[in-house]
Amino acid sequence: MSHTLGVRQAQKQKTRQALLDAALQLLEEQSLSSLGLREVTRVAGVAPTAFYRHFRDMADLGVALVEEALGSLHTALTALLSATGDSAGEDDGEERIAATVELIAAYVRTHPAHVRFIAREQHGGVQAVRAAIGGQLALFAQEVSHQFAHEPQAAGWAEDDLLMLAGMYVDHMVMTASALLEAGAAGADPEAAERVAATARRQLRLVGLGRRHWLDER
Amino acid sequence: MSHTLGVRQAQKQKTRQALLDAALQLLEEQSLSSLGLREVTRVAGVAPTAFYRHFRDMADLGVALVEEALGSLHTALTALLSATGDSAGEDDGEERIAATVELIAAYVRTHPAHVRFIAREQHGGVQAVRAAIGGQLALFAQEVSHQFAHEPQAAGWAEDDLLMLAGMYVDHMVMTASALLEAGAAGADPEAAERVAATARRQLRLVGLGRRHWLDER
DNA sequence: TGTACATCAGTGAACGCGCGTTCACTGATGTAC
DNA sequence: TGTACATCAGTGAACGCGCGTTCACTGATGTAC
Repeated sequence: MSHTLGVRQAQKQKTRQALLDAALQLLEEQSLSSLGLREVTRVAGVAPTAFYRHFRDMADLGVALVEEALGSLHTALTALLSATGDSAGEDDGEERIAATVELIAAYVRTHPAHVRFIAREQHGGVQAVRAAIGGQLALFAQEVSHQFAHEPQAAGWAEDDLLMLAGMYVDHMVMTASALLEAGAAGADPEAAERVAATARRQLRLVGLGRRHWLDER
Repeated sequence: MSHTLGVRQAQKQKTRQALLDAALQLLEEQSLSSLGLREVTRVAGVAPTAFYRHFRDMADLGVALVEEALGSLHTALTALLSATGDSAGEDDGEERIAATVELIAAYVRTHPAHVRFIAREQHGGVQAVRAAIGGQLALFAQEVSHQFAHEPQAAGWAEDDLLMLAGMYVDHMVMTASALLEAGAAGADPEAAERVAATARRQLRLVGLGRRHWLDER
């Protein structure tokens, strides 16, 4: 039989996850820097003091949330890269762009709280969390630029320029996700999300054009 | 003699400004949703209850801060538009791009707290403030697109596409400002700001290329 | 100009409340033999 | 397998503290005559 976690460890993990889930839920309507320890434990259904068995303080929990959120985003990103990298036919074509935006939209639909958390705390009031998010997004940009390096249209590009381009795509992805979230909120009209998606596609088209002509005058 | 404010009104304005300044100062290290009323009045040097003579609550003060911050940003934006719009010679040229980035950098140097506030609260935990920022940035994008409409290279462009392009420039401006702020922080190395500026210039170059070829296949 | 009254920005005491953190504890789970 | 002891995740009482908000107030400024 394969090794399984002891009962005690499994229970601890479960409580830890309950705390993370409670925090993520509460963060839909406030920022991490105003989130209270008792608030979180109340929603998680444990005593306030149980918090300290898992996290030093709220910033510590915030960093754990970054890992959880950007772990799932990393999965989505890998899917996106392999999907667009493998596609036959022209690159930067309409289909590829449409697939990319649809993948982002699907991610926002399945992980709305994670998207909101990242968008909100990327420039939020807790330094450790900002640093964690910034570091992860920089890693994402590196992965994307490495993917680009293997594509024929990257011939002649400086490494720096590829990283800049990758950074634009990552930034654009986060901004689009955040805009889609807002467009899907309670008050918004039903077509708002589609308008955001249409704009995102046109922006990708524009960047793709710039990419194609980057080396023209060099 | 021209009409001046009464002594009483002038004093009131001064206290109000002291509250706004105190809040902006405290917001360098936290988010609006965790900012306390007593904290602000303490730094402003007035009794806690004086707060209510000026603002209903913190969200109300936040909206006032948006107006103050984006008022100054609007001034900078207008300067940028007239500077780039008037320039003879090629558009989207290196000089124009360099001037744009330098203008943003200068704004960040002179208004760091305002930039931080806008970047932080754009996706922050206070709905009314988010809405105020989003509305103002949308207005900025409209102004930029109207400016574009008067330039020869906009011939043949759909109004929608011009607005999309303007939105990209505005978003890029906010992101660059925020990145410059981080690069200028205490811990960063001295060349970080210049690296951010260099990346911003290359990004503008890329978007400019896309812009030039937008109508190629249409 | 001088006087009598109205306005209202800012005060200071008081309130009830939820906060983060400490501490000694309990009892289920894990381990050694 | 059974027993005796160790570990440690979660508990519940207690603490001191700063919070937002209320209220009646004060005294300088504004206004009417």
